[in-house]
Amino acid sequence: MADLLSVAKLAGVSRATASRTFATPERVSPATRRKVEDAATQLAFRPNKVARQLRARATKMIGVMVPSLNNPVFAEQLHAMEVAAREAGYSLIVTTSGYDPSREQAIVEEMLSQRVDGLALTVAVARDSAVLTTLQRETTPCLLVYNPPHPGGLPAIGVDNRAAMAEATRHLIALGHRHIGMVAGPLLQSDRARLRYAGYRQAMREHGLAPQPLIEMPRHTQAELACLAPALAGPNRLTAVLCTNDLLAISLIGELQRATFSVPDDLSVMGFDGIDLGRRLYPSLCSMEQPRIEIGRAAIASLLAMIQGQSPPLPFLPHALREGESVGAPPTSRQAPTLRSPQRNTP
Amino acid sequence: MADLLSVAKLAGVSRATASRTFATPERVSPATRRKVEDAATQLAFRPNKVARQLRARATKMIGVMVPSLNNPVFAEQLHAMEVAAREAGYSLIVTTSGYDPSREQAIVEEMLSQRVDGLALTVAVARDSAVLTTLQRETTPCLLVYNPPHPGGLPAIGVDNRAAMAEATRHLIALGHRHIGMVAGPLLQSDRARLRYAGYRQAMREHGLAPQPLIEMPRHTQAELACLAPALAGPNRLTAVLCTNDLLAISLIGELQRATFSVPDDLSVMGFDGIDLGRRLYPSLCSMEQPRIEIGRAAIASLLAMIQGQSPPLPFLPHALREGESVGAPPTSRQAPTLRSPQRNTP
DNA sequence: TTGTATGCGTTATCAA
DNA sequence: TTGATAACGCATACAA
Repeated sequence: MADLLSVAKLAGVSRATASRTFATPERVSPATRRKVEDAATQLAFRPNKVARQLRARATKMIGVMVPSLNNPVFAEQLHAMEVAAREAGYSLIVTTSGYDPSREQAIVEEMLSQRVDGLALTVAVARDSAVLTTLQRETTPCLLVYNPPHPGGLPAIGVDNRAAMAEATRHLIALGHRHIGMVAGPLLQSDRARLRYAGYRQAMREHGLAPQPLIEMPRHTQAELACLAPALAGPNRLTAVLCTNDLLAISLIGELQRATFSVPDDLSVMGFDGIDLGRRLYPSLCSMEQPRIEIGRAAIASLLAMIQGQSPPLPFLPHALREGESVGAPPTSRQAPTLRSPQRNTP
Repeated sequence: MADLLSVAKLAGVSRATASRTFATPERVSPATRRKVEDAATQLAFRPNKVARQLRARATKMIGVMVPSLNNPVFAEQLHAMEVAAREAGYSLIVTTSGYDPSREQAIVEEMLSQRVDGLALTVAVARDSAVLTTLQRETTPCLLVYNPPHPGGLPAIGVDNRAAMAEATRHLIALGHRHIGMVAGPLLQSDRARLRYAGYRQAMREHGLAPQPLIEMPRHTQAELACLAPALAGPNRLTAVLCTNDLLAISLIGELQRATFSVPDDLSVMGFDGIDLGRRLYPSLCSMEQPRIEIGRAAIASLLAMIQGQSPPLPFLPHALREGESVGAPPTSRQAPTLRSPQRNTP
């Protein structure tokens, strides 16, 4: 690919003049500007960003790391980030960590080596992540996305997970539910999930209700009815469950319906995240919505500010309760409906 | 951040030796190697990829452009691409085009300027995309993903959309359906959607059935029941519909159910793409699955081969019919069920 | 307004 | 085995 020097030669000017034609056109006489531009198009010249980055000691690139792109929460947030970054003239290097701390470490290392101007990371657990120590002796601005902030830790942007889940729980309580459970992926792998469970317990206790032990599913985004079945029987059976994320809630609803359970008549199911798809389903998914678009946008804006040397304020972004048909009043009869073993249509 | 020269100084060697310590350790004596390594850790040295990229005239970066990340088809494929690329030591620059041809053009231009080693693009319409002309006079390897191949055009990877939709149609016909419609987003914006419509018509005619005019929805991934309602009334009302993508199918099912329609008893609904979520729902979504993971992986592998100067074969990847509860035999009675206006739970 | 010269951090070539 | 040096392509300080 043609370089600046060949353009300059063809135009009959020096490299410096050719460079200025693109960087600061107003400092070049119209006549020579034309000559250079002509030469450039003739040679299909395309400035080499790598050289520019080396020279400028800045890449106009932001490194993004998310746990997965198979969860729409991250995909939708990333989409918003990409649009915002592009508007500001920045590109995104995108990586996935699979919630694996050692991969998190390697990825950050690599992005620093690439000299990204900033990092937007979503890690499994912010407090004891290995990347923290790496980053705290670096000058590259770094922002945690979705992770909760910690005193003395990295700046973080997202909702107040604890308060949000507490609010979700209160919503169910206000509808009359007393036996409310919480369903999560394995091990409360992420710090957000832990905070959400804490918020749930807090709201339960506030109302003199007994927080239930966590109902753990073997997978993060896929419900196993068998894990929930015990809690749906007996006199104290649950009338509502909160899920740590929407995909889990949606798949749980599917499993319940397949077992001839009715949602919300037999069991109310509430999600967390507020992914778009939830509104399209029937019953539509009641969920505590995280403003994913806003989070993505604000993350980029804040990161750009940090790159400029500022310390932007990073308040919690507002969560919002989204009503949905998957949640209703508790059933009046205390008799448990029959839970059949799921029947699948796929042979 | 420390550079090679400071490491060399601290270790008491030349820049060249320091460089070799990392590039070709076997060509450095163990003693000096140790010294350099110690100096490197002491200074927290991290090689500057930008400089390396400039020098090597190769970036080990691949530029990826997708229409959107809000559709799981692209997000899931991107996830697979990221994993595959990382394994091969490549990074991904990710951009979204929003199906906008002018943005497509600008994005490709920018990535070429960044000197990515290869491009993986999903464009709206491959044949008359402006990027084609740009790219065909470039040497940077480029691969179209999901777009159909064209003679003399860019290499492309994906399924045979026409054959796949024909097969989907035949599936419905085999179940006894005779009045089958097709639902799509606005304007058949993408070349894939057009091919799918062609496949549908072909299969219909093969069986002596009349292809129906396309039912266009105002949005790509969100169904409006009003657009479909006319086709659900009268003696020749549809008993099954094919949707150009899964999100459209899912939202259509939701709308139908909300209007007290039963799927599949009153209307069978089939999707296209086979996103993971479809299997979790009840009724589970019957869909023609594109092997998104495999497409992502193969795209990277093929692109790497192209970067090596090879011309890998690019056959269609196999699509697969995924059975699901959203499709069944046509209703026996020809009387149309009542279609109520949708009732939402959200005030 | 234009040109000259230098450096960004690395690696490869060539000598020693 | 090691060192000196040039070059990757660009942008800027300085001089003209």
